Amino acid sequence: MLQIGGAAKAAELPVKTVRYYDEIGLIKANTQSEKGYRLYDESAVHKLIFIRHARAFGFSIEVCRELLDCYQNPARTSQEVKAVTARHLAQIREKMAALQQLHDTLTHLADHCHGDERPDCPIIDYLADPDNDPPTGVL
Amino acid sequence: MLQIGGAAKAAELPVKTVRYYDEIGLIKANTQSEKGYRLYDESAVHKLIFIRHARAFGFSIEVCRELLDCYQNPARTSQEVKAVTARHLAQIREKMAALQQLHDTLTHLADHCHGDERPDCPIIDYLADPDNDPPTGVL
DNA sequence: TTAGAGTCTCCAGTAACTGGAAGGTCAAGC
DNA sequence: GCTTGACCTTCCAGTTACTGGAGACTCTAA
Repeated sequence: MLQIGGAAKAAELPVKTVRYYDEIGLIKANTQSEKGYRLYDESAVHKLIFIRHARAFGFSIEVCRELLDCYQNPARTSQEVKAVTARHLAQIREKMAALQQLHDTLTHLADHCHGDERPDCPIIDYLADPDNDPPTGVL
Repeated sequence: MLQIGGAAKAAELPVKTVRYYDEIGLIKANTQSEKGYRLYDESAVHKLIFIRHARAFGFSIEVCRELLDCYQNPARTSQEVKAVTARHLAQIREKMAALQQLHDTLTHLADHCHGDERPDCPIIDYLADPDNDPPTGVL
């Protein structure tokens, strides 16, 4: 059994994060030592790693809960996992498209900005013009 | 002079947001009516629109402050604006690259997932494998 | 006079942590 | 036996940019 520091190290996560995951019930410590220390066994460490990976892919904590369920439940179907992933992929694609829009518009504007001592600037002009309607959906 | 509702409507922003911008000192109301109502003139409305546009491009509030300075200061140089924009563009490109990585890896995994009743799933397997190191930098 | 719409301030919540304070625990070294 | 340092604990606050709601005031129109 590892204390939180050992588990965090093994999972390559900050101690604070591991404690946070325990707090929100995502990955509970197996037991408490008699002095109230959190203790983690190997399978808990594996779960921590699993979550670190899932988070790195941008899955939200709530979705991570679902994925963890799938991971732990031997009766899970690959269908569910694929569906979750597909939804996430769709969001990623949306975000990428929005960023691309932003990028293109902004690049276009920046290309036409002299970038010198003079004050006139197409970027500012664009932002100031009430008639413009910049690309949406960045968040 | 418009009350906050009128200004918000003219700038196409929620009233709450306009009040928030006043609170944080981004765009102060011109005056208060004797009853304590915020009052906005046309130039304040223009600033609100300016900020709405800048925010739509993903500029943070703090960067918006700088851009607003540039907008209001006739002695500004286009250099500064271009620099701010270039930094932002770099961040956008970074994020796009990270998302692309994510997308590709996840797509690859999803393609190899049967998505049927069986439990085995390369996505779960990937997430569970401690040796994997998923793409970084989503946030 | 009363209903409705608009405004005010203040407080809490969002997502997923992160930082810090104040304090308990443990092993090693003197 | 005592201290030092590295652990661990809980609790509270801050991050970003709002958003929602409560409770109270103001104004206009019927």
